Amino acid sequence: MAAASDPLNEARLLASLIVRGAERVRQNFADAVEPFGIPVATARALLLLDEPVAMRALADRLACDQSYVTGLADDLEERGLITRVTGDDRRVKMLTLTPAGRPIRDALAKAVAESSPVMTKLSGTDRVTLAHLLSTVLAEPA
Amino acid sequence: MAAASDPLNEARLLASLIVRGAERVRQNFADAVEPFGIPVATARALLLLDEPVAMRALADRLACDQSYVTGLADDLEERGLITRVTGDDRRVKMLTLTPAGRPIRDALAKAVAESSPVMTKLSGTDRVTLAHLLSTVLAEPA
DNA sequence: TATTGTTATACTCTATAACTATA
DNA sequence: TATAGTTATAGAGTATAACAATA
Repeated sequence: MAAASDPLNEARLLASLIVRGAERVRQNFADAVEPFGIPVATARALLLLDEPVAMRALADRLACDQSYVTGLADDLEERGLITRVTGDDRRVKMLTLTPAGRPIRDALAKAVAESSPVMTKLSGTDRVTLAHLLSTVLAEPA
Repeated sequence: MAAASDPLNEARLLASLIVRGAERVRQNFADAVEPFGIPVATARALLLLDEPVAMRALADRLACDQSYVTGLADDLEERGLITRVTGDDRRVKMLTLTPAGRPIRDALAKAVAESSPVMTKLSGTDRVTLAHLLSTVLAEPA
């Protein structure tokens, strides 16, 4: 096929594969979360709360605005999965799993990981190679 | 590191790399398009018009609703890059590059491909390997 | 009746700005 | 003065629904 001989097509093909790969990862996440009855955005936050995290730090990790985290925390709290624990600095609220939230977070993490196409479709060595190649693509401009 | 020994972490790491790779691809696209002064969504449509394409078919290729294509076509037409050419089936409008649009589309395609991190960071053999691995991840459920 | 494209509207997601309370 | 979190609002991006023309 002409793809590899034509740099424009090769670049487009590979870019498309990466973007479609990400869409597949997102779809897998949504499918794995769905049985839990939790919105995807809320679930993404929940997974990051393996240990207590300040709301500001969570915003950084989610790459979103602080104000958006308020809504996510409200949702998690209403579901009884977390509580807001005031920190040593009394401005800070540490989002902390409740006894009810802990097993749900862990089960969710397991469900997402085990159904991941990356795990089901690739061998261990393939996964190492893929991680290496993607890291190279993501390497600083240099 | 513990990553490879812990399946949950390994899955998360790899999923994260794929998603970040896609973000990088999108950012590269945005950066390459920016000097052309064309919105990203419009540019994405423009690149698909190497040959005349019916609006409905373009919606399929962009994975968006038909109604959204109307706005993209309006933008491209106002910029003088395309015209709507009524097809044999007179309901159909083929979006067709104008003489002014052709060199711009081609220059855009070139700019996007040549600046792609996939091309600048990976060797030819690495690109083949990456394409193969991503295709495997994307393979039908099977 | 079904389909193409258009129009007007609604919805989802997320950010911005202004505010309160701590520091 | 600066920062954590909250609240209310606004905006970007896209879909939904109803419609006209054509098949």
